[in-house]
Parts: sequence; structure tokens; C-alpha cells
Amino acid sequence: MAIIRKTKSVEALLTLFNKAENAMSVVELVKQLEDEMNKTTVYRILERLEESGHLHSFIGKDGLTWYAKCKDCDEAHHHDAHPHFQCLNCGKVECLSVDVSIPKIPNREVVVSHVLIQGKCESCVK
Amino acid sequence: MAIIRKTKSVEALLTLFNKAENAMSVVELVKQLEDEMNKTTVYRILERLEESGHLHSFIGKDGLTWYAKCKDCDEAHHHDAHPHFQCLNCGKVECLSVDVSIPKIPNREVVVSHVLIQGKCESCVK
DNA sequence: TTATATTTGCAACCTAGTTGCATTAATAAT
DNA sequence: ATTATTAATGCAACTAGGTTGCAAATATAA
Repeated sequence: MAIIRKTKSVEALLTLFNKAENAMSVVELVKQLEDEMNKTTVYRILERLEESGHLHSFIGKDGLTWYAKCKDCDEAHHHDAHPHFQCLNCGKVECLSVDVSIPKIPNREVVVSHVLIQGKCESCVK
Repeated sequence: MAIIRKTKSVEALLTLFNKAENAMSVVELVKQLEDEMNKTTVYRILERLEESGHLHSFIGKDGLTWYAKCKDCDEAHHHDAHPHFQCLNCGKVECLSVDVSIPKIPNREVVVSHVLIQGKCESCVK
């Protein structure tokens, strides 16, 4: 099920992601949008936006799901091999436009790889 | 809180991990040990075994917590920079003894990095 | 063997995420 | 425009992984 209809709720989500510099956790999104839409709706729209290539998701170290806007991706090709950086101090999560090279693994077929780096972000390292 | 006392439950967990070739999810462990011990106990022992350096944990793509035996780690040094491989076909999760080099990221301090690779494992790729 | 401190079991709880279904709203057809 | 069709939403109830407080049990030290 891809994104088909442009509803107020969809627009609201997209606006948020256009403004946002960093990735956002679903928990955060649900809280931030609780006056505008139902929690279930948030989950469902995020799902659709991911399938249509507008967003990509990943699981943080805390086990929560995070979403970020796809920068170098379109409907056809999804380059989500970039690592995600989670600040241990302020909690911020960002997409890094660095390439992590995953080594070829003998006798195995690699489909996707997820790299999550934790540490101190630019603001917190000072 | 590190591991202090060698109880039956602790032995049971350690035995499982010594036999196991692959990583095990907590869900799996709880189910497998439900006749021997309480779910809470499983969680608490795993916690202690991780703090004491016997096991390391990571979050799978499904959001579940997985544990595996530390091979090249001791109490003092924890080398968990190795990637984890999750088979999309059979679900098996294994530790790979390959080194993934995380690039230096400008103005950021890297503390830990988690690499999760998904694809087809040796048995399923055939 | 007794004292002390850690472990365990249990039940209740927390919360992220899901599901079914009736209602509403967006697009397509007339 | 109006109606028909189909997707999107809200709501409430639910699932499941993980946590917590506390009393009872068990391992180690004395």
C-alpha cells in the first residue's frame, strides 16, 4: 500500500519532516501530533511514506523506531546504506552521509545493512 | 550489578550459550526456559552476564533483543565492534568475525557502533 | 550453623506497536 | 455537480516485550 491520497494528516507529517534536520522517533511524532491525529494514523502514514520512498526507518539502540527523510533516494532506488548517529548525551539521531563499506561475507548474500553509531554529537562534544 | 553467585539458573543460561552456535533472542530464551525459571529471572541474569562480560547484546531489525557469547572479549575489554548477521529466510542471527571499519566522523566522538547485516545465511543461500 | 546479602518468583504494571470495524474523506465515474 | 468507489482515519481493545516492588528462597561468608 503506497501513498495515494494527500490528506491533511499526510501533509502534516511531510511538513514536519521537511522542517526537521534530524531523524525522529515514532514516540516523539505521536506525542507531537496527538492533537492533530490518532496514534494509529501516525503509524500507518509512516508506513506508507516509507513504502513510497519518502522516508526510511531504522531501529535505535533503545529499540524504538526512528524515521528520517530520504535524501538520496527515490521510488526506484533506495540508498539507505548510510549510517545513523545517535548522541548518547542529548539523544538526537541524525543520518550521516558517510559511506560505510560492508565487507563481502563468504557464502552469504547480503541484502541490507544497518549501521548505528553512538557517541557525542557536534553540539555535545564541545 | 555483576554476576556474583553461581545459581542453577545462571548455569542453565551459560550452558545454553556454550552449546549455541548462534545468537539467541530473549524471547526465544524465555520460551525455552519457561519450565526452569521465570521470565524476569531470564532478563535479570542476561543483564548480569552482559555486565560481567560473558555476553553481549544487540537489537535485531525486528526490535527484539538478542544475546550472544563474547568470543574475543574479557571483563576488561569489550570488542563488540563485530557485525551481526540476520538471515531473512530462517531468522538465524550470528556474530561475524569480520571487521567493519567505521570512518572517523568530523567533530563527533564515536563511542560504540552497531552493524546489523541482513541477507541469506550459509544454509539458506544454497 | 547462623547471619547476611543476593537471587528468584510472582503479580502487576508500562508502553510501543497492531488489529478490526465502523465512519469519514478523497478521488474516479457518470 | 452528484454519486459511487475506495482509501484513510478514529477509536477501543488488544498483543507482547520488557520492567518493578516485594516477599520468599538460596548461595556465600562468618
